[in-house]
Amino acid sequence: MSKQKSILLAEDDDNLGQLLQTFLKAKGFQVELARNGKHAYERFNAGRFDFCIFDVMMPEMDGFTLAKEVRLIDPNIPILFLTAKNMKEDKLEGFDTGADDYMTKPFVMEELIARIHAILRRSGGIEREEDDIQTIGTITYDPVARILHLKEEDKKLTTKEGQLLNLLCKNRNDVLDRQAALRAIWGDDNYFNGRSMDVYIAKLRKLLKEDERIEILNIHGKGFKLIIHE
Amino acid sequence: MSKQKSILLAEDDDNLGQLLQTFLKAKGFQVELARNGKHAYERFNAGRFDFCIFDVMMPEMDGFTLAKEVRLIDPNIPILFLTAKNMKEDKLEGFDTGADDYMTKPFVMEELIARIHAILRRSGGIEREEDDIQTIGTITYDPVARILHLKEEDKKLTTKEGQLLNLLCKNRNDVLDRQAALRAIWGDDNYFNGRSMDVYIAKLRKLLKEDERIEILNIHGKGFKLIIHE
DNA sequence: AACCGTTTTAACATTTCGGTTACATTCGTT
DNA sequence: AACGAATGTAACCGAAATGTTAAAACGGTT
Repeated sequence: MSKQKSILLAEDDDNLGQLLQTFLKAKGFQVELARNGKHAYERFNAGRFDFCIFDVMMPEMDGFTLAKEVRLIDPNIPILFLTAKNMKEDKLEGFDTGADDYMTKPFVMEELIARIHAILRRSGGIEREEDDIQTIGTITYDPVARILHLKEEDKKLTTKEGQLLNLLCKNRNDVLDRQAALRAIWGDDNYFNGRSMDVYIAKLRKLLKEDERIEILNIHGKGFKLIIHE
Repeated sequence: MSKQKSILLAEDDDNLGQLLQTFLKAKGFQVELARNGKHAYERFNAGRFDFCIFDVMMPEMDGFTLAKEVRLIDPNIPILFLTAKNMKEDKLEGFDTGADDYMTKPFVMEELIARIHAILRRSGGIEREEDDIQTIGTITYDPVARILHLKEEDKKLTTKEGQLLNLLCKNRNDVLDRQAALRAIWGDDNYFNGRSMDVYIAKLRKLLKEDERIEILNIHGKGFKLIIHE
């Protein structure tokens, strides 16, 4: 049987939020509810989610902006928008920031479930065959236990090392945006945290240089990119 | 003949609870009944159980949360959920938190018994060959009598020493969560109890260092892990 | 009260982690 | 080439977690 999926739900309307949460839980999902975009962003960085449902109109940070931020962290996570407005233009902007689907309120719960399952089937089928364990060349990384399985020994990573490697893996072969990574891990992208991250990049490079083909390269002014040479 | 099995039953409906308890007792089980999740958790930590039956909907602490907590203490104990809702999706969440089975109310008592026996046969067959006596390298530990059988002498452990060693054994090769262990043994995971636990870890290390291959290692910020090197 | 085993508290050593500093190198721009 | 900004990296530092031993407090018994 497949593993239970975890959903991040961002909805500022408390009534609808609670209702959705209860309903989704009853349908077998694990659900975390955030009251606004900022809170949702924090939860996203703290947790581990398979799916996002964002209301478009929210205080602090609207759904689209939130989606843009989230996609900088994990470019592949499925996102579904809830919008009260039924203008067609909404659809455009939503899909442009990488929406996988959207629904206009009010909607039928059953339809929501159907769409979630459809998207999960789609994205689950091609991309993330297995959710967790990352294969980096000959090295293997377990982000849950935060253990790096090297040739000889298993190296236990510290929290920060693990978080950073995790982001790099999610953005494998793609640039991990510097500011986004800092906001995700350190909560603030000031200069000093940046230097700190550089130090951790150095640490990871040292750990990963066991396999020659692995490289964390720097994109000047943009961020870092994890690549595995074939 | 095999030993009498002990069941922890968590059910907030007093009628059903009493009924189940009587019935299970008549079927040869030893049954402890808890009226809510919190109470059940306390009973679980105080006693010694072979099997858990948790109602899903309970005040104070729901069945799933309870199961999650319990599994932090004993990752292998069989759990069966009782749920009033008969949605198929419930099954998913239950199984993910480690349910071995579930039943939707109302149900036939005989079927419950059948399932319990099936699970006990299953889990008893592979995992815990014999329920009680733990083998730690060349050392043997009897958690009921709280006696550690060393090379030369038999050492009677104190309550706390025994409880802690017990948790470590149950989570052998796996991290025993620090907070969970504190809640289970001390009832409260404050700083001072934590220090107290560290003292007991030191004591156990001293006792167990008779066998070189035994190691209680610390996972910084997480907890402790008992491993036996091959 | 004196005793005894258990548990907690205190005290001090050690380890781990994350952040900072300092200095070298590289990059982009001119 | 020359300059400042961004990055690479080793070394250092302070705080928090843990390791360990000894003393104090506790609880039950005689």
